[in-house]
Amino acid sequence: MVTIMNKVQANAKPAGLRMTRQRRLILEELDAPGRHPTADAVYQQVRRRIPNISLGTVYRNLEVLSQAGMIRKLHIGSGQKRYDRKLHKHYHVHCVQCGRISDLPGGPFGDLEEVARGNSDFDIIGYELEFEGLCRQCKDSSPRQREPN
Amino acid sequence: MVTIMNKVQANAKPAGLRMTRQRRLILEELDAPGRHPTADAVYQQVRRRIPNISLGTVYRNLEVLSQAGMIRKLHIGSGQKRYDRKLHKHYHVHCVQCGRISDLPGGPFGDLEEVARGNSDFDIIGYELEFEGLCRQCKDSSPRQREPN
DNA sequence: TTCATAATAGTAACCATTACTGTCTTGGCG
DNA sequence: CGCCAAGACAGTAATGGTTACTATTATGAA
Repeated sequence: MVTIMNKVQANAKPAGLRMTRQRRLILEELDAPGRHPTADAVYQQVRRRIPNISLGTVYRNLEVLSQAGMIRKLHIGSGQKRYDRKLHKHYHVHCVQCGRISDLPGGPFGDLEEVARGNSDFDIIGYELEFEGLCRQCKDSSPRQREPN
Repeated sequence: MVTIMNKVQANAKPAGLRMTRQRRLILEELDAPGRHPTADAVYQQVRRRIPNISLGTVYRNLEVLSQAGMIRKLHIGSGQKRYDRKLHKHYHVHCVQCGRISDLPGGPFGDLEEVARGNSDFDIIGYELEFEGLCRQCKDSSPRQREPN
């Protein structure tokens, strides 16, 4: 596991990280904007180019990359973890019907941390905020079931 | 699974729910204020009074009770689910070091939903907000590892 | 008291994720 | 360019939390 990154530049990789074909394709998969795929979804996609890639490789890379700060790991709802190319600070809405996840412009809400700091003896270092609702499709058409992404 | 509750009064159970010894003790376990136990922690506690209670029974009851709105299911961090007797609207802080969870007075932040509503075509129905930080003990003493509760 | 059915104990199955192992690749260095 | 230490890989087994199944028991309305 990579713990220290002593050379992080724009588009650069932390020291000790090699750029393999697998890793590059996984990153590319996350580069498409507006996607928040699960590990398995990344696996299914990359598999079309490297048919014998291992699911473990996908998990390991997603972990390493998020440790290195190149992607973000999201804990949304109670299901699988999701991964996001972290470009700018933003939030997510989560459809309780079909599971779809969308980006939400706006924020950050810095004052939330202030309120928390005033009310607790914890050393507040941040917060996780996820909105829930019904997406367009589930709102006005018959709800479809469980599409991951 | 209970889907409809047509008779909910103060301290009353929804129609169709029977009050068994197991269910009562599980509820009592959650009644102690300031606790946010995992399913397994509830299991360990109740087991001292009903030694042969089944872990499945605990899970099923926690599910049924939260469906009935009598308790709240929390998804905090990436670990196990936690359960909370839902008395009033409040938030939680989560120690990233030891995993401890504390209540946080203050809120609700109703304006968050307004902002989200303005920025999305989702039908926003709520949000999940969890703060993260270091608890008192982990802040100034040597950190202890992973106490659930 | 009766009796339909909710709930239980015990156990097996499930699913996402992590760990392990022996082999292969990468990339810094000469 | 070729060497080679160590990072990464594929394949597979193991883990851990949670859910599903089944035959039996207990609840509570009539």
